[in-house]
Amino acid sequence: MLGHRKNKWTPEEEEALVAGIAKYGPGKWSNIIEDPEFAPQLLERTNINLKDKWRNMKTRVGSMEKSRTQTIKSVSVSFTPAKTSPSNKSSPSS
Amino acid sequence: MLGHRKNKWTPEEEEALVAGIAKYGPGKWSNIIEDPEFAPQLLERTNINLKDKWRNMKTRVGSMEKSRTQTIKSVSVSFTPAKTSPSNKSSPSS
DNA sequence: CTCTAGGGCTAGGGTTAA
DNA sequence: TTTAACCCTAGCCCTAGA
Repeated sequence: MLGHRKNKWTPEEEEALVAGIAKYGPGKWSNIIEDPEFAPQLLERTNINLKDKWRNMKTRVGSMEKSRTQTIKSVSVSFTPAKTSPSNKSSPSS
Repeated sequence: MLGHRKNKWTPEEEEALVAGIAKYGPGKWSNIIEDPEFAPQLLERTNINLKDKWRNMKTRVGSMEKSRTQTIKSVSVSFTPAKTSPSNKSSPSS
């Protein structure tokens, strides 16, 4: 029955999310949760959860910065799309 | 900017799509967008877009109809493959 | 190669719970 | 009431198969 309340985000999860965004860029939620570097911290999260959390984090930073119990205050994601990325999915023309 | 991510369908586009399906039958997406009768209204759409939109419209009607701006409520496409007499069976049983 | 069918994904609005 | 967390769905992309 009520095995479904709310699952609050922990600082570890938030950090994993931010680190994932820094690596893949924002919007690559499935990429992040499947990365073995972040997956362990985000086992209980879906790509939708990541998207929603990021939306909340951005809203918070853009409004106020109480920096009281703030774990992460700077959410600036540099995200440098390295050209050395091995992810090449070009299909050879027939 | 990678362009606008979402391009909402207008009532004119939806009508053109439905009319196209009524004429060629569902699944003939390329046929529809190339028809001079519907092309003007579907200039910004691809055959894939038509397919996806039709999928959404079908799902919607089969579940609920609480749309505010309900432009098209009946998406039943009779589609009579006969090249002659357009047998329009508007009779809802009995 | 072209086209369609279907799965997968994200963005944004809406809803719920605290 | 406010709001973090969660849900729903329109629209797009990717790929396999015909």
